[in-house]
Amino acid sequence: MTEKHKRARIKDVAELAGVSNMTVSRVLNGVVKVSEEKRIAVLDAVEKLEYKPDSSARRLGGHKSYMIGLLYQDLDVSYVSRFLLNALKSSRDHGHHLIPEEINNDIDNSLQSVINLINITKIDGLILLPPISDNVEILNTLQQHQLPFVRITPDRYLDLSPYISIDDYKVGFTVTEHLIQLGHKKIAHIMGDTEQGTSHLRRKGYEDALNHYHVKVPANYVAQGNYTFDSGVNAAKAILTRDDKPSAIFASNDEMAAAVIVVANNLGIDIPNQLSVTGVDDTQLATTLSPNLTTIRQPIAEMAELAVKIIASNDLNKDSAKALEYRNILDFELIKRQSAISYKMNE
Amino acid sequence: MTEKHKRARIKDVAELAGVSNMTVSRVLNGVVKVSEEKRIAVLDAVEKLEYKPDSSARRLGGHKSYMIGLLYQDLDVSYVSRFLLNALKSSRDHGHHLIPEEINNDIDNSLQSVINLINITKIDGLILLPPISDNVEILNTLQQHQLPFVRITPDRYLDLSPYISIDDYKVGFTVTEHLIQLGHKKIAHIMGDTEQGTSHLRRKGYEDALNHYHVKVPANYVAQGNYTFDSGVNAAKAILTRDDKPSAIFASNDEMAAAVIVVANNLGIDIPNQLSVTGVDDTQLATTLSPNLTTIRQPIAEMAELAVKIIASNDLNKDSAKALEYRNILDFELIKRQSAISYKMNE
DNA sequence: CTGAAAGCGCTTACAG
DNA sequence: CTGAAAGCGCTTACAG
Repeated sequence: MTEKHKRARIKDVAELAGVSNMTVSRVLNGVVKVSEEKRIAVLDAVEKLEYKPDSSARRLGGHKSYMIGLLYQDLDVSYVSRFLLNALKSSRDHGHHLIPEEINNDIDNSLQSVINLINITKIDGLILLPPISDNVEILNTLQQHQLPFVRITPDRYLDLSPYISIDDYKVGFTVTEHLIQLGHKKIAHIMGDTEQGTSHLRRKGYEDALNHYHVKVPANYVAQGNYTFDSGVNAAKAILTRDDKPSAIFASNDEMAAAVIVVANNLGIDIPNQLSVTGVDDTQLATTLSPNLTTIRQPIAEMAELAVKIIASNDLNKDSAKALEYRNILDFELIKRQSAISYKMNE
Repeated sequence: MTEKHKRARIKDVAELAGVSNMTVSRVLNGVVKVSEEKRIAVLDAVEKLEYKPDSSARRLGGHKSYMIGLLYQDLDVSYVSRFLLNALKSSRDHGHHLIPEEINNDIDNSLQSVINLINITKIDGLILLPPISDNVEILNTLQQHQLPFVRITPDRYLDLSPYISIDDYKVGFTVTEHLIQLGHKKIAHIMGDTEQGTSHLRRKGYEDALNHYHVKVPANYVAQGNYTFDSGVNAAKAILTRDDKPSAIFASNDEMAAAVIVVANNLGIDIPNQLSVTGVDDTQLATTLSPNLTTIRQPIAEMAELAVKIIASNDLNKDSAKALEYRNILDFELIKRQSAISYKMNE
């Protein structure tokens, strides 16, 4: 077939399958029952013709909007912009449009824009990025409006809605295990914000890995941070000015790991030769500073794709009981770079 | 009016204005002449009813796609994600959809996706972010397909298309002038990639500001960088190990300014008390590291909005001669933070 | 379970 | 310069 084919229409599919347009529409939307025989004929025709429904026509003809809202807080977090981009792509693949909306400290105003999204734009559903995933005001509003939503790495209220997450306990365990396997014994931890469950899970993973491998660390080897660079500076100073300095530090995110690098530099501690450091998130910082950070990468593309798919599938509307089936714990990846290396005997 | 109004339709506007749907459509699309009298009646009705054409219906009925492509290279540059978000918002306001597409080193593949955007998605036009703005292969392809496009801060071929830019010469001048006004005399410069015109313009601005204020700096007070953090480290080392150390360094972007901070820390040079540093771009780094960077902020929101408006207006198709009227040089802003302060006599 | 008709809200193409 | 009709590609609502 060298001639250029125009995009197939529902009519072309119907003719090829020997059914009416309506039957094609019903098969594709999957709400009403269609005889198995015709179903298969339609699906075959769809595949043969590479048919994709025109989303403008769908929107115009029906009651669904084919729009998905995305609530985020801070775009400058690289996690957010990457999620956004992947969600944009997935939305396009599913014939939907994505509408990003920033939620900021002006909660009344933010709430209003969410309500507008629901009432005026008539979005079909929402995706919530952390820390919005745990924002009580937002969650209440969505429940009142009975709008389907998917939360990304929520900390709390896990029964409230479908969510997509990684296993933060395992993150802590994996990173710590990696350091142990590199030969480190004196492994300190900089913990994240105590308000977030994630912080505690990572810390627990850290502690359990130490126990599992029978590694004993000095008392008070965990410093408190809150995920900001500045908090990392203070935590790093506290740990690195101790007499029993660690040979490795597992920071609960990249910002705080970056702070460790800067503080160590100032103290004349060579990274990675005298001190290994690891972060979590694989942000831009991880590859900007030197040495590049060993860190954890979340499967952002996969998370975005799944979130869009859940909303686009419309299953949440068809059968609200299904909502709770959508609890997804995805795998993460340990990215080994230059900031963490084998322990060297210095004495 | 407490009752809820449904969104106005073209029919409502037509009735209120006492004309046919077609006349409304023509006024709004502005391609065909309509009598002044009716034009005004229509515009009044549009305003009164807050009418906004339904973009799905437009897409379905007509030949335009109301889609705009956005070509970018590296999403992790905060400039890019912010531009993306603002462009997304503006597109929505103009009833268009934005389709971001990454252009990477696999140029054949990237070119193919641009061609698909043109042939399959049938986008109405494109926005090019730097450094794609100067990518010869992309530019050639777009010209061959005769697709309208707007470039953001291009370096070269300024007659090729509409573009939106800031005055990089003035950036260099402004930053340098600021340092001079703070009392600095020994002001060094870390220049960006020599391949980019921007780097030379900023350097020229730096030199002219020095001349203008009769400030004489030591010879070879410009170090070469290429806009990466690592290049900044080398440049900073070269400058800060000289006998005639500067009291201020104007780095051509934030990454290199951040490198100056790190190097200075290592050398025991206190910033800002012993050394002032400035960057350009106002990236996330500018507010992550301490002290926060004095830097230049580009009017990204305004740029994005304008770019979308130019494509959405369709003027470029109506009258290609108009293309060259769209050369926009927008104002930037000097963001004063803690990394650059008044010169203190130390002796 | 299946289909023919009508309609969504615009624009195009045709007339005048 | 202006309008009535037809059509874009779907879905809804009605029938059977």
